[in-house]
Amino acid sequence: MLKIYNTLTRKKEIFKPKIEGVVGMYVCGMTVYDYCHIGHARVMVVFDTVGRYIRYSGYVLNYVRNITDIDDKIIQRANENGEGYSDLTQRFIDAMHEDERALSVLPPDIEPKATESIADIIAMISKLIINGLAYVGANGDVFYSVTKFKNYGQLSGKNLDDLQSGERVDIDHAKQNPMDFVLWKMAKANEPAWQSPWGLGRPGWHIECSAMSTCCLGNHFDIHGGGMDLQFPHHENEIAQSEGATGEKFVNIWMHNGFVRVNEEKMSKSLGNFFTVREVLKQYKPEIIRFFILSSHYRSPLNYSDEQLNDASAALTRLYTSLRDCHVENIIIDAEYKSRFEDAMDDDFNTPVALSVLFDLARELNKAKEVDTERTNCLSNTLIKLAALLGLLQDDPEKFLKSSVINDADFTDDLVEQQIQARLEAKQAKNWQLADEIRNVLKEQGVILEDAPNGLTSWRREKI
RNA sequence: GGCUGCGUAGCAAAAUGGUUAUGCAGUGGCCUGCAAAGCCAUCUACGGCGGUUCGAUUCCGCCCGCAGCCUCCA
Repeated sequence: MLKIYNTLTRKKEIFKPKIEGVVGMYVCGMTVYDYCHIGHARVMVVFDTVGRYIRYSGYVLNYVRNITDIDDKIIQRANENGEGYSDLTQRFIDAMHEDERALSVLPPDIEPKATESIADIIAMISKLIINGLAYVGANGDVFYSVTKFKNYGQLSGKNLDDLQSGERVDIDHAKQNPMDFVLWKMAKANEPAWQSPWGLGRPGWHIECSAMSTCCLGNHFDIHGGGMDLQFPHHENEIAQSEGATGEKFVNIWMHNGFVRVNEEKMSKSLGNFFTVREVLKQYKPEIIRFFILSSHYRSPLNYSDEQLNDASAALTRLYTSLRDCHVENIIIDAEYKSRFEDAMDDDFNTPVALSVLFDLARELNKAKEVDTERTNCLSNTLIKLAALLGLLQDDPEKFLKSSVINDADFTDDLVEQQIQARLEAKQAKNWQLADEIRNVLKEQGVILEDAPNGLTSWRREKI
């Protein structure tokens, strides 16, 4: 029985989709004016894992993740680069998809773009004006009137009085209330713009998600996710917009993932302390990044450091090592490990516990290897099948263990094999000194040798 | 200031009102020509002070420390 923590109620709730057997999930995706950083990777990996498990649990999932491809920063960046905004966004959309594939993130079912949803956005704004929740301000922009929406603040636990006393934004005199937010923004000269009943302009940031989510999944759907920082004001405003426009409840469960931190501080573009996915991929194999992300619970903070990535690397190596020389053809899955794994995932996607089940499995597998072929097949199959739900261990073990992110053209696999052969000959001649020297030379190149009892030598690459 | 949340062994990270988390690292052993890998054993814990309880790391209160949101941010 799947339980999910709902930010709206601040409790774990038994998951029950609106329509039996069918789940609609919307996740706020990227604003595409730069490369994805590890914080973005966390959103992608976390909700990919959520999606995989929901499907595994027997639901038909409709997973929507949007792309914000028009906003102030995009316009600004495109101007700085002297390129068209759509050229800019297309480049970073392509880059995002590359990063996503590297991290074994399955593509969402629908990936709507703001610029392709303008008609829906305009329709929703018109509805809000008709319903008396929105108005045209003194500067021509259309604003949402937050005081007209009775439950404003329900998601973030804020109330309007507190917000106003702590107000840090410059008063915009076009607004009736400082907390009002923009739905439609009038275009300045040479800005990308669309025709609307209020003139040439572009959508505000929050309205696109309301329009795209209800458009793809209906007025009322099951799960809406995103980073913690979107809780307020973005998701709060989405509720106000969608419920204000449709008159229906918007979302049943709100899921928010915690931040990636660097030195106990949030990783963010504005702080400039971010590492892009492609930078990190130069140092670590993609699956290590995925493992690292899943090694803490999705709502907890995740501290980014080399030490943590190296730990993830060692841990993943242990799992792959246990799968070495296992022939997975058996379709039987061990019921007890399966059930322990499911219990962990059912408990609000507790991936650290789910991973610990995999390690217990690996230990038993290591023990079974030399003694019980049938059990070995069963356990290795179980390990691979359960790990697949986390998007892990789907590579060939030898391939994973022998691979390296550092492309050393001089130190090929063939050369390693040759050296191993030379060492075997030295060993046969009981020339231990030469054998050890060859092993040390290889070690300096990051190649670790392991002599098996049957006289064969296996090897793997380790980060130097 | 308002509102969230967190504080677990050397590091990372979970669960739990009384019994082994797990991974890395350490120590001892088995294995090995020696290693590595693996296996077995083992040492390090629950921020502080009170309260509830037969019993609290786990529930409650206060304090201290940290992070986040309140402004664009995943």
